Amino acid sequence: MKKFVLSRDDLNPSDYSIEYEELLNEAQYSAVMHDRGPVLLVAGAGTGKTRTLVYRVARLVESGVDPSQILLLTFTRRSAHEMLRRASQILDERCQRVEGGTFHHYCSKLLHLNAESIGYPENFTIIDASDAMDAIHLVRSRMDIPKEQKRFPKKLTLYSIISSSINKQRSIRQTIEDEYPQFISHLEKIDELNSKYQDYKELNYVMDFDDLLVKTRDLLLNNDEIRTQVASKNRHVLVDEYQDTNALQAELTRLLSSYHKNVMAVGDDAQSIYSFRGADHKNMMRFPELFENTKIIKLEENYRSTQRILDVANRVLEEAQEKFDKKLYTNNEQGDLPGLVKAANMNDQSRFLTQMILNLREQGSELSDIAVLFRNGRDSFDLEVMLNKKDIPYIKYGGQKFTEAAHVKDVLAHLRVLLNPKDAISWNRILLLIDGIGPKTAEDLFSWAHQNGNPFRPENAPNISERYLTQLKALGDLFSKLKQLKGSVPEQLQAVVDYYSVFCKKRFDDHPKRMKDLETFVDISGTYRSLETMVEEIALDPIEATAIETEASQKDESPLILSTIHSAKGLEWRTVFLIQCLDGILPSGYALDDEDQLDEEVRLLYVAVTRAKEQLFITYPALFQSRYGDYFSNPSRFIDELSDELIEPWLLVEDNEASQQSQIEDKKDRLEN
DNA sequence: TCTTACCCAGTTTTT
DNA sequence: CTGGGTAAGA
Repeated sequence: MKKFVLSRDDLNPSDYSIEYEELLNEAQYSAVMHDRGPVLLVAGAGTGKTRTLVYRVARLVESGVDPSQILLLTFTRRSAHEMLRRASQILDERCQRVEGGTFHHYCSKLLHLNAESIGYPENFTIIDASDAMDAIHLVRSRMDIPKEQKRFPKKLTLYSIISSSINKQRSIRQTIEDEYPQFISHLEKIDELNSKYQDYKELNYVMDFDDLLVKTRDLLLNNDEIRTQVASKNRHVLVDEYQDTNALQAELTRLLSSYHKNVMAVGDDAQSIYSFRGADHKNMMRFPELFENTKIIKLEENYRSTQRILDVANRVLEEAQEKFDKKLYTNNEQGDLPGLVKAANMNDQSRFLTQMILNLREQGSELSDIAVLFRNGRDSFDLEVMLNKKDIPYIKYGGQKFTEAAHVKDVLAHLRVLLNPKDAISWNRILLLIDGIGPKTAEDLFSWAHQNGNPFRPENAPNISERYLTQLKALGDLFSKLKQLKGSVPEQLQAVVDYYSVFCKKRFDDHPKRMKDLETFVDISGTYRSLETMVEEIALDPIEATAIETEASQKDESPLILSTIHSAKGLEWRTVFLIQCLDGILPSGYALDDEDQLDEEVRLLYVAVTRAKEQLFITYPALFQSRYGDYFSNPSRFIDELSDELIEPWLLVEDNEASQQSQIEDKKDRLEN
């Protein structure tokens, strides 16, 4: 028996209601009981990192720390909620009062509270990446960019350059030199555009995602009083998924914990998969440099997976050029050999999946114990069609979001100008819908609205052409109605949807589906406390596209999970299928000529594999079907060399009778449609 | 001068 | 399926 000397806390260990020592292993226990000062918790996949955080929250609350003085920063809002829910379960409801969310959420909250100090009004609007790109587009069109021989970067590229320079804390020049050398000749213009873009946002009281971090950093850095006030409130700061934080977030972590210096960063450098967002897994190893007297605790025993799954995971990690000094081990059972399934084509792959899933369900598995993972959002389209056909309920994480679809953004824009009349991006969007109004007229109308009184009566503007006068009146009427309906989000939303339906029909061929989406949106909008919270939460935490459909159909069975690997971070399922494991997809074709990026793709595969508890299947089609034609494809270079002892090859064979049957069904389906 | 219709190209991952 | 570019039409 090892002895562990506890430093005295507010509460004597023997007085705790939870038996931490029995419920945790030694390393977990020491993390949970850690008293003061910075800690770096290096936790491999499935080693109980979440469990440790949950118990630490409970332990802190139980020992008398005011829950509102604990800050739990996580990668998604979902995971913060889940952790606090679990902490509440093992202790009590007090844990729900812990301050939790993403860096962006927390920063947003601080900025709203201290808006005055940064020269913003309290009602500033948060714009998402696509709004930001619209703004950049607008700014660019106002500059005169000479039509040189060389192409000027597109708005997407410009946004990436600007965002990357911020998240990696480098100059625009450095960013272009490192990542976009082809645009170095445009450096001056890009610099100018960037500063105009920054001005534009301040002028219109909007902030993009990066501003939330930058402006909070600046607020805390430049304002001693506020920093002391904020940091002294954060008695304990816990940061999850630290391997995916960037330089800016590391600095924020330091500032936020600068008073009490009780900070615990938790992560696994082998699972760092967000470098495209400026994250640097080396951040983790730099933590002890940034925080003096850091205690390092390692969690090494895996409780999640069978040994055979871990064998594959360990082998995968060897593919990386940069070695990790870790090998996952477990005392769990050996388990079944993972399967490597080669399907003839994508359709067969989907058939295999649906049939396996139905089999598992028959054997008593919950659908929600099964996950299908993939590299890109679109890799599941074929499967989704088949799941729909077979009536298997699923929810998909990652890929296109519901609230990012054009029709939803259109509707939201009408509500956003209500909250922030200076939001030029939304005005632009609204006005461009109207027949006869293009970019120029929209801009003129907006600048009129800014200088003169009431932007909500756009028909009063001068020089209005007959072509769109009545339409502008209708818009004005909509705003009056919205103001009357103040306080009821669903009614306001319904009014916009009614107004918008005519535009929807004109703009989209698939308007019936889109209108149905919008009606569902109206239905669920009652869950938001106010228009302000709805608009803000949707920007920071967009609704998943399938969440709305699942809500609509109200299936009583908990759904199957489809997810991009990125969105599957931190989660686990009994059975995991990784589909489309092809060279050019995983690793992505974009990563092939860069060693660092290839390493990240290895880590991505590693994350996917380590999500599985009991069963793992990696599948790929031999024939890749694209719009330009079909061609034979190779399995991912990372799995191609795995030996049969590690992963068992599966062969799909047709049951002739059954295949005839399914052909008949296919025919029936076609006749019915 | 401004709008719109049409065509073509390219499509990672997310707060 | 969407963005961007072009050319014709108002």
